[in-house]
Amino acid sequence: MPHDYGFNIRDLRRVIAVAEHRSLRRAALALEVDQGTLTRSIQALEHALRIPLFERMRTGARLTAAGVAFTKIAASVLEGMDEAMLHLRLRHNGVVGRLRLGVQVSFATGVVADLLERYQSVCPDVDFQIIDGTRERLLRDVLASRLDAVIVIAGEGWPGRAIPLGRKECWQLSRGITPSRRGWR
Amino acid sequence: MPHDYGFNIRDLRRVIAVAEHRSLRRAALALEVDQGTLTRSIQALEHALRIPLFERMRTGARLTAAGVAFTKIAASVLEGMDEAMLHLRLRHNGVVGRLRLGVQVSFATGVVADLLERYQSVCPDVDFQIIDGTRERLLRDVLASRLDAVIVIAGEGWPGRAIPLGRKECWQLSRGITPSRRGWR
DNA sequence: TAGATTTACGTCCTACGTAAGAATC
DNA sequence: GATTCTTACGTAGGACGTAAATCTA
Repeated sequence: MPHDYGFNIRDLRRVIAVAEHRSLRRAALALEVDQGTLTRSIQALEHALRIPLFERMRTGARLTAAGVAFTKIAASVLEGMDEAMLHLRLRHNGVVGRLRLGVQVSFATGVVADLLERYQSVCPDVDFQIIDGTRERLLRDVLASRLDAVIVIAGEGWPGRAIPLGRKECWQLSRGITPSRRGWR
Repeated sequence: MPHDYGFNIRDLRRVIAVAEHRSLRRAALALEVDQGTLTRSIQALEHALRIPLFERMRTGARLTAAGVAFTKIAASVLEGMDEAMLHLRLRHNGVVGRLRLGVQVSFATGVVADLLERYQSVCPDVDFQIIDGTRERLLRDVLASRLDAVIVIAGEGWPGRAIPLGRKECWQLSRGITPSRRGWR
């Protein structure tokens, strides 16, 4: 269990920026930090690693062999992290996954249709399948887990898991009922 | 190209420690930091992510669903980083890889033998193959890249790439001529 | 001199430990 | 009251920007 490496995510991005721009000055410009700050960051990193990463030249800075290796490491770490973080956030917000939604035919126009369209545009990463049908058919399908949720005219039964479709509750639908939440698959 | 996430490597290790110990207190003990420090770290991270990672209980702390996901991310990032960093350092020190070394038979004992044995014990991660043979045979093989280096009696030719075998140069052999350096494969 | 990196220095912000506070059984 | 997490507070060290210094064609 190795301890801390003495550098942080920011340093990784800075190394990559310098490598890409082949210049501390241009990288500093791109990163919107002072050139001296960047110099110190890179120096501190090289010192922490005890490995020189860049060869300083009159025309700029070029990666050493070790620098190339480290840059690859940094890039792969950052790439994995970026993707994972994005996915984490999306999942937490419930905007990725699959949502099979049954809609009673009589709702296929008007407010509900607008809402569904809006949801799709807000959450493009949700595989959003709308199935229309009769009330009974939809209720049967959602019971059998062939649908994740349905929008139907209210009736008897389903006291706890049904939500009345007022304006406020519509919003709750699009934020609370998501493919990744407990009870919905 | 996302910006900084507002946390660093240390934070990842701390989250994992808390998750493993299921307690801020025990994790702080294991990490040898103050409990308050750990609290602040985790809080800051949760705030940066805008996602709660732990559910605080009287008996300790337990991962939330999002916390489980994040912990997996953190573990995989750290694991990849640890391995890569180890490999980077080994490579930079020239102690991993393959070194095919030809040794003239008349050197197969004495100082050279001791040196080779020492090198092997210092760099156990080098796949170190010693091939003995006549001077001409070895020179032919190293020319044809079947060997990475040879130790032979000096003669004509090879002015730039040959190193006299004084005591100092012997050390240069074990530190400078490595499988990963330019010109040697 | 032009174009590049490095260093000096003062400031500010962050992270830390100590220690006290709150919540829950 | 014991155990656990949280918050206040003062300090020390790190990171930053400005600006001057250095180096090389």
